[in-house]
This record gives sequence, C-alpha cells and structure tokens, in this order.
Amino acid sequence: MTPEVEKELERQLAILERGAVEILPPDAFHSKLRRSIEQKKPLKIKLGLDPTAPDIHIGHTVVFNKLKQFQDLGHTVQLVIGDFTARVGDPTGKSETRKQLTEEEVLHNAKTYTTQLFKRLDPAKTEISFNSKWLAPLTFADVTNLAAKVTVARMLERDDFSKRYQSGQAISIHEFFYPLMQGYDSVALQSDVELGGTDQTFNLLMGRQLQKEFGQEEQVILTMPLLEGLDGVKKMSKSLGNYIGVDDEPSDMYGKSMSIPDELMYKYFQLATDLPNEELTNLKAGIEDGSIHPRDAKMRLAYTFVDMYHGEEAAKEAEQRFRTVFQQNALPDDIPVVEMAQADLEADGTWIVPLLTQLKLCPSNGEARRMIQNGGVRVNQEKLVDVQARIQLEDGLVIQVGKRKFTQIKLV
RNA sequence: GGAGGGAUACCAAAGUGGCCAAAUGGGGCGGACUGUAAAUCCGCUGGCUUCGCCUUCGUAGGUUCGAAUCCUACUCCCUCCA
Repeated sequence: MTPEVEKELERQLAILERGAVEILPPDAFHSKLRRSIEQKKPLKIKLGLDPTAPDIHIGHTVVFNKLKQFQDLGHTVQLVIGDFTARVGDPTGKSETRKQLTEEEVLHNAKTYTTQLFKRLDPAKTEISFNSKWLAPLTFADVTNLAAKVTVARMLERDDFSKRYQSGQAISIHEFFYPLMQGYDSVALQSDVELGGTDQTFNLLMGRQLQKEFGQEEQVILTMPLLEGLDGVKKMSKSLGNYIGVDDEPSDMYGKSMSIPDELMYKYFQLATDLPNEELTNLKAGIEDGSIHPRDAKMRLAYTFVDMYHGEEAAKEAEQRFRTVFQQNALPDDIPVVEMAQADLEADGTWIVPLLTQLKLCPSNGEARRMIQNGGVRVNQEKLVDVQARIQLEDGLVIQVGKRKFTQIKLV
C-alpha cells in the first residue's frame, strides 16, 4: 500500500462521500475503491432509470451529479433502463399501483432520458443496458427460484409496502418482483456500487442480497437525499407536479425556482448546484444577519438553474422578465400575440367572458367569470371587475389573467 | 370457498329520501400584502345563454312527486376465516 494510493483514495473519498446520506457498508466502499486504484481498474457504478417519466427534473440531478463525480474520477457508469420493470409497474413511493406501459412507450421514454443525460455524462464512459435483456429470458422456474430467496416478512419491511399494507391498500404480488428485478440487475451487471435516492435503499440492498446468493461480491450502496419539490414537503416528482424540469422554459424555470419555500433554498443550492460549500455558508450567514435579502439569494438560485440548463443569456433574460413582471408589475416584452379577424368584431364590443375562454386564458366561461369576480383580469393594465363588460378590441390590446398569463390582440 | 365492509368532486373524507352542485381538510387558482410565483391573510374551486337551466356521488336498471341517499344486478377494492 503506497502513499500515492492512500492519497488518491482520500481524494476520491472526499469527493464521493460528500452529500451522501448513507454508504453501506462503509469499509467495503473503502476497500473497493482502494483496490480499484491499486489495480487501475475502474469500479462499475450502477444507476437504475425508470423510463416511465422521462422528463428529468432538478430532483433527479442530485443523483446524476454524484454519478458524474464517479465518472470524472475514472469509474465506469452502468445505466440500467428498467424497460422490463416499467412494464410491470413500480410501487415506489406512489402508494398506488402505477399503470403499465407498452413497449413502444418505454423505448421512446428511454431515448428521451438518455439524450437528456448525455448533456452532462460522457457517453464514452457510460454503458447503457436494458434490463429486459436478462429479465425477459428468465423462465417461471428461474423466477420462482429467485423469489424463494426472499421472505414475505422481509418484503414487508419496505416502508412503502408496510404503509400500504397497514392502511389497507392493495399490494399486488407482482409488485414484490420489482425489488427482485432491480436486485437481479446488479447480479447481471456485477455492479460494484449502486446509487439511488434514500427511497431506493430497500431495493439497493436487495441487490446485495441477491449478489451474495449468486456467489458474487456484494455491491456497495450509496444513497443521496431526496429533494423536496416546490411545495416544500413532498419529494419532487413529475406526477405531483411540484418539479422544476431541466427542459422547462427559462422563465418558467426561473419562476418555479422563486416559488420554492425560502428555507429550502439552501438544500437546493447544496444538492442541485455546484456552489462551493464556503459560499453556501456565507450565503446562509448573510441571510441570518440580514445583510442578504432572502429574495436576492433565491434569485441567485433561480439564475443559476437557468444558467446551468439554458445558458447565461437565457438566465439574464429570465431574471429581467421576473423583475418587470413580478417586482414592477409591468408587462413582459414577450407577450404572445393572438390574431383576430376584424370582420368578426361586433359593433358594441366583445363580451369579456367568452373572449377569455376563446383566448385560452381561462379553461371555461365559468372560470372566466370567477376570475373576473376575483379581480384577476386586467385589460391594458386596468382591472376589470364587471362580468357583463364588453370591450372594444383594438390592435395591441393586452389582456392579462392572473399574474402570469398575458395575451396581446392583433387585428387582421 | 365462507362472512363482513367499501366505491362520493383533483386528492382525502362527511353526507344514509327533499334544506345537496354535495360539509371539512389538502391541493390548485385569484386577490391583498411583502417591490420573492417565499411566508401570512382573504376569496374562489362542475358546465352553460347564471335571479334560471343542464350534467355529476363505481356501472346498468328499478321504486318514488322527489334518490348520493331505498331496491336489483354487475364491476372493482379491502378485511377476517379457510
């Protein structure tokens, strides 16, 4: 054991352990890393991807960033597309049975997924596999054999299963296969390390158990914290609608970032941006002693996100837009224009209610009425409160509903 | 296989013949405020040609002047026993 090896080991550990919630078992991680350095043999780092929701959001990036760190240190990334698994339905955190996808849907989603991922990962150092490759050929006897290795009691230890069981919700037998499949993926790939969010702990451990059963060296598991979504409570996910997607429009991304609860922004900075720890500490201190306004800190966060995923220019524009629309209550300069035929206009003006619906500013006339009654409708910046109002449409007229929906009329 | 319980709006959950477009909470939306789409407070939350009409309480029928509420069949779910 040379000093160089030790030094390199420490360097890697410092990077890899940062932010991780659990590394199990810790000493196995050390020895695997050391051996990898000594023998100059990269570790195989597995990450399972669920192709049901292919849109990557900021919450996903927490684990992706960790994956990238491994890759940057020379290790091999094993991405597993759970195409087979997705067709079975994953119970994770949903507390309800997920709908099963068709093969085409899964493939399409997987493609979207990897395309987005390779914006940050190096394709040359990434192995992609679909788990149907080894799961589909298994016979019923194989599956039974696999299932025999795990008890029901053990399965019910899983938080999600036990909650559902206790609260009287359905658990289908096939859902028990999900951890088995994910665990078997690790057997098939002979993974050294598997990453995941803390909600994946059970599944990740299943990989260890199965590898052991199959006479392999057990993988180390590394879990990262889950990032709460915009509501500040539930984990960020597409189905809950509380997410910031990496493909979101710049102004949307900026606005959504501004809507996260103040207390949560440190966590976002820490887990989802590259902001160095010292700067984060300074920021926190600044807000506590009042020298930094929380809004400004959050604006920096919002800016950082847009910068990361859309570039600096977009970030500047999004920030500018936010200032004019929300701080100065002014109109943005990129209002969507809707063309209306001059011929259709009525002499005594157009009734506002159906107009709002027609312009898609409101989903229904009833909603439009309510919106007006609530004082949420403005025509050329002026609040309109009369439900019966008829307005004279003219070129350049701007109609606003709520704080962020604008439409400009163009007569043709 | 047997016995029992359940299915209500975006979600959770009241309602057991007219006062129910359906309590309450959450979510969502709007307003006020804060020059944050934070926090807090207030309001709205089926559709429409809105002092009225139409559609909605698992599905299909039935009883009744009148049904989310009663009856019948069906579908799905849960629990216990085996």
